Amino acid sequence: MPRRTAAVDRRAERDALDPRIPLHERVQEALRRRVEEGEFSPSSPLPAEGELAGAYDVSLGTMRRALAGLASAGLLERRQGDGTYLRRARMDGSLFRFFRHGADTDAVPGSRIVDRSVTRADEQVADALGCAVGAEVLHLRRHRLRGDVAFLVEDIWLPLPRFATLAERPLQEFANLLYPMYESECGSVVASASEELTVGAADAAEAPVLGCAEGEPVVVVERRARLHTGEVIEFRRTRGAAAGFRYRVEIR
Amino acid sequence: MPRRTAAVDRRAERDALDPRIPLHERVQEALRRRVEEGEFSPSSPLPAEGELAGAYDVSLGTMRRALAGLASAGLLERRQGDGTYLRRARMDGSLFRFFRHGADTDAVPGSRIVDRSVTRADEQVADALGCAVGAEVLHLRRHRLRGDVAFLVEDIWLPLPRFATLAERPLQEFANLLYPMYESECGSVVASASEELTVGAADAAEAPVLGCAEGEPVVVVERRARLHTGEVIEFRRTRGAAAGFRYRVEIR
DNA sequence: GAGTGGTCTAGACCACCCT
DNA sequence: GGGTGGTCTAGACCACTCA
Repeated sequence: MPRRTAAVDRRAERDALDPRIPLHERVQEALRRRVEEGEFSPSSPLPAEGELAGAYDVSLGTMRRALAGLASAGLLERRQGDGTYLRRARMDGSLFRFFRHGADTDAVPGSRIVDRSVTRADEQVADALGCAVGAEVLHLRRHRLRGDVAFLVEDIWLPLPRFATLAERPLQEFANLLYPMYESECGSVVASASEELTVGAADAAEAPVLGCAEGEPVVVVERRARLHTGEVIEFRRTRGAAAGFRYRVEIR
Repeated sequence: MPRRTAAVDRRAERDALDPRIPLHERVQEALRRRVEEGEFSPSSPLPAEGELAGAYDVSLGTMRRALAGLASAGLLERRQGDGTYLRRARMDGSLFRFFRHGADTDAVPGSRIVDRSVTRADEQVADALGCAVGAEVLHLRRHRLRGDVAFLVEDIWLPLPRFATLAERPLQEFANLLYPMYESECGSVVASASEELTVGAADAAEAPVLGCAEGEPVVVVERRARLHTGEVIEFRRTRGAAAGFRYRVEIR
């Protein structure tokens, strides 16, 4: 006997939202919540658009519009003839692209975690992560490498308990890129980020690592990485010698 | 007698494109070409969607989809109850926002043009503007001011003859923001830009203007501003003392 | 009030992927 | 062949803007 999905009635979820906003947006929001609760996975498709349309009691066109919106927001991925899937993070994206330093290569630098600890958020970290001052956070310090030579020092703060599994995991198992790990280990997909650049001076501790003298100018990049919801889940501060530093941005 | 737009038949433009690509994309491309040829202006609306649908002999839904695509690509702007317009550069937008320097204000700095001349493009300018080395270009040098104090020095190169009117115009008539002038005086709408940041050292000439000592670190921002077509119409190099410099980017 | 874009529906047909 | 998403159409009604 063929498996048959019961025609669940989801009008209630749809109607829980402000009726003044368009129907396709309400449906989109209802679906978004299910996505964010982890109801779907990237490996098996969501119900077909027709079935979803029935469950939410909207026309196919309206459901298609809602799904298209979620797809263009990067939450879903649709494949003709196959199905609609939860989107996995795209490691090729602009989030990783525009760090160029010295040599004219776009290669992702290597990395080495030199410290990991659970600490308490100071004022700046708490402000960035939106948690209380003194809340427990996971702190990582990494060196980014070109070949075997470090040229960037990164401090990364992650809220707990969201990232608790990363506090336990053997350091050797940390990948070069962290965002895919955030997704696979902690179910947290980075959707957007903002960065702020300033120029400071190398302190005595970092100068040898960065290959410059104490007091020489360093570029400081502070990044806040966010979920689709806007919640900040990573605060990262990267420091590198200003000489040879190059940062590129595309503005639209 | 009320003005009536003749129902021009534009099926030919639409059918000039590869019939294997979807109709709404072909229509979009046909419209895009008209936009790029300057047929429309930001101050008067395009024909109504229904009229366009008739001209291209497609359904309203298909035309709506084409227009929505051009709108989300940033080429057009649609206002309910009003009309569809060519999008003007958004002076509020990211193009102008993220220069923060010292004081925590987002106010647009004042400016004073201290030099204007017609010169020949050196290698870097020619490369940026996509013209020949030695081609005539218009060069402007500006000081950007907070209050009455300069804190940024800008060199701007513009291709000729596109910007010929700016070579004649009295300097007093130059506005604080140049992009609206590019649009109104030269019919050139800036649609996108890319910037590249590096750190250098103040030379003897600029140090007094920037309020720092010779050899102190300065931030250098090189910007290429482009039309919708991608053609670069401005190359700009801005220098400012690194101390107190802050540059912010939003990444999606 | 006339005209614009925005929403929503209903249904036909096509292209693609699987087994 | 059966099911998926993609395209396209046709038309009703609503919300907004402007004169």
